[in-house]
Amino acid sequence: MTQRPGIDEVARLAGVSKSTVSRVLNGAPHVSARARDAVRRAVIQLDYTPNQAARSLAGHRANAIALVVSEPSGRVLADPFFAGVMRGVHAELAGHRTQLVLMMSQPGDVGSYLTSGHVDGALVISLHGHDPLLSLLHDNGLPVVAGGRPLAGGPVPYVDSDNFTGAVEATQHLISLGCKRIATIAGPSDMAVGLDRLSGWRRAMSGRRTDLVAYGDFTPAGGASAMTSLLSREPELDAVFVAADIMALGALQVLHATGLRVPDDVAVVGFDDSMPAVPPLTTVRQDVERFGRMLTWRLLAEIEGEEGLPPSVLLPTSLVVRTSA
Amino acid sequence: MTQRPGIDEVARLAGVSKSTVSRVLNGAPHVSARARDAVRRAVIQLDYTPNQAARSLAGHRANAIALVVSEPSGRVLADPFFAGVMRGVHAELAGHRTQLVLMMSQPGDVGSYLTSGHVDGALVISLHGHDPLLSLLHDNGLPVVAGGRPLAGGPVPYVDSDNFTGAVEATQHLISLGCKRIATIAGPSDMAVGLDRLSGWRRAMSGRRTDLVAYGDFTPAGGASAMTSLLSREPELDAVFVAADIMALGALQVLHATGLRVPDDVAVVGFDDSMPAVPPLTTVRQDVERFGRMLTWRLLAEIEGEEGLPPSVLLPTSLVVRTSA
DNA sequence: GAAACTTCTGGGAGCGCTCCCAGAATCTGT
DNA sequence: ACAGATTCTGGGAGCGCTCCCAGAAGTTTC
Repeated sequence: MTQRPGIDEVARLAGVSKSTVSRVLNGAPHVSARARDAVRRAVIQLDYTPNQAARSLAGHRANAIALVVSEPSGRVLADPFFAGVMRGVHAELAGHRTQLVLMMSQPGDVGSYLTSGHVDGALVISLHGHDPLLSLLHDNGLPVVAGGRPLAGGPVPYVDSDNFTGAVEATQHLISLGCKRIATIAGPSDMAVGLDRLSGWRRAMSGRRTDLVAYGDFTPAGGASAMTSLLSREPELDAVFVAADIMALGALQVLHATGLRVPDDVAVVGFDDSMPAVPPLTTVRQDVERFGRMLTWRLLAEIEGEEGLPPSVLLPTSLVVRTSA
Repeated sequence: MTQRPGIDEVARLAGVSKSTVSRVLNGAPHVSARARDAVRRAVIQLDYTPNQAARSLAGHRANAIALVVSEPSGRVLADPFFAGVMRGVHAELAGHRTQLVLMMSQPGDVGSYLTSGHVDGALVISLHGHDPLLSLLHDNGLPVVAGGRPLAGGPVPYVDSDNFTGAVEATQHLISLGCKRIATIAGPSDMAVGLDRLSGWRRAMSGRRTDLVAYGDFTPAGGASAMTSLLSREPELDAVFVAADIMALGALQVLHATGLRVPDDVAVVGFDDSMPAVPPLTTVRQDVERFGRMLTWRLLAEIEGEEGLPPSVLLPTSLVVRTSA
């Protein structure tokens, strides 16, 4: 690699001091228009790119945030939800000269890395149960925002979809269709997203039979085995609310293999609007890209030390009616 | 954040010099067992984590590699293929104290960032057409490995699946089933992965009718419209080789909506083994996690300056027969 | 036992920036 | 016109490491 120009070369070419170049680069005030232009020209002429390492070292700022996927299995990576969030994060980061560092956390291993100044803040998603990671980070003063409500509660701000309301609407749709025996395939019970969608179903089902619950793990295979279990318990079920499209795919496979038609024999409603299926799923849409953007915006604001930020944000969902119910 | 200990504190506690601590930290030779143990103890006692920025600055090494997704749309992120690759990358990186920085490239904007020392190497995936990014990076001396054969050729090493052979096998399977009118939904013609799978289909179809080709863009919607187009051109087709499961999903929806049964009326073979579908897809499996690991291993080896590395690697594929064909 | 190695160790000069400080230039108000 | 406020500018001390160099300690050889 050819010798890269440093800030002093830019300064020399522009006829100003290093300090002034630094000010221009960082958009600091108190720079004359003349100096600013000269610096900008010099930067372009030399194709100068500031050295991030030096910047971080001198500026006590990492210019990077971490996206922590708090799940050893890496399951989330395969989830379209995650992909959408990531797209949103990226979109929001554009223009912020902040790098995105991706980390998958094996419990207990990323904490010290994160709290030792390598990143300016962290986005933590897919939190299970009472993972102490959030409080660890928060107690160490690292700005953190959780993607999805942390089950443990605590002072960390979070962004989440309105899972409860979405689930209520989905279930009401099944009821309004005249379905009598409505089951649900719920998400993991150690995640708020799983519990909230289940609560929504329960709420909408009040006064009805609510024992037809099976749990999945947000994978197609999990959805399939939950469906199998439900069918064995109640062969006559005529509807199922599946707490994630990705599980619905597995459920649809089982229904199809069993010879049950969707929606004629069994109506199916999913959640996420993330997967094309046969037949096309009636599902609860959430805008995952917006989710990611909101998450990032919130974290950056926190890092900047802005005041009066909302502690948490709940994003709306909407029912999309297609063929499956 | 409480004041973090520096290397000199470790040195003081261990009763040695900064230099020795540095040697221990970097596994350099010429350190007595006694000194090494003392340093290790001190590190643990102080919960010391080296400052990456200072390391990079002084060591002329970034300790990070970039994963560049060369696609403005962000489409790849939604592809399970990408998720698998990322998991592999991560697995291979474990223990290498190297960070993964994720970048989505708008043509022309990441080159200068990458070549200015912020990362030690780059993994570039989802390259379209004759994107000059690869040669730009390579010419600047940055170690690069491409995920998927670059269409433009060139000296950059790549890792790819054996798309051609996989497509041949998939098509031969359809032929052996007795299908007479075999169509294909191909991937984008500006990507090697699209062309190679199409070539495989053509090869296996030699001596038969090869005009039933429609192109998709590796999205379900693309697969759906390609399927629609094929059906309008040849309503009597009895098989289709779809160059990606994610497109097959769209195709299945169209077939289902048209009232055609799979596999009875139309047999379908996919590629990737990445998606559960109704009916379960017969498809060509590629081990994407291995793909990611190989990619990363190759890049790290390149960065270390190892000799005698294979210029490129082709990973095997295998046909998985399920219900759809 | 001295010479000739080899292994180990500490000192200290940067790496390329940011940011504090003090001084120069320019702008107010009366 | 002149003091006082305000905007601009340059100098230089670090940030926390790595790595080079020279010297101390330990080993081998004849």
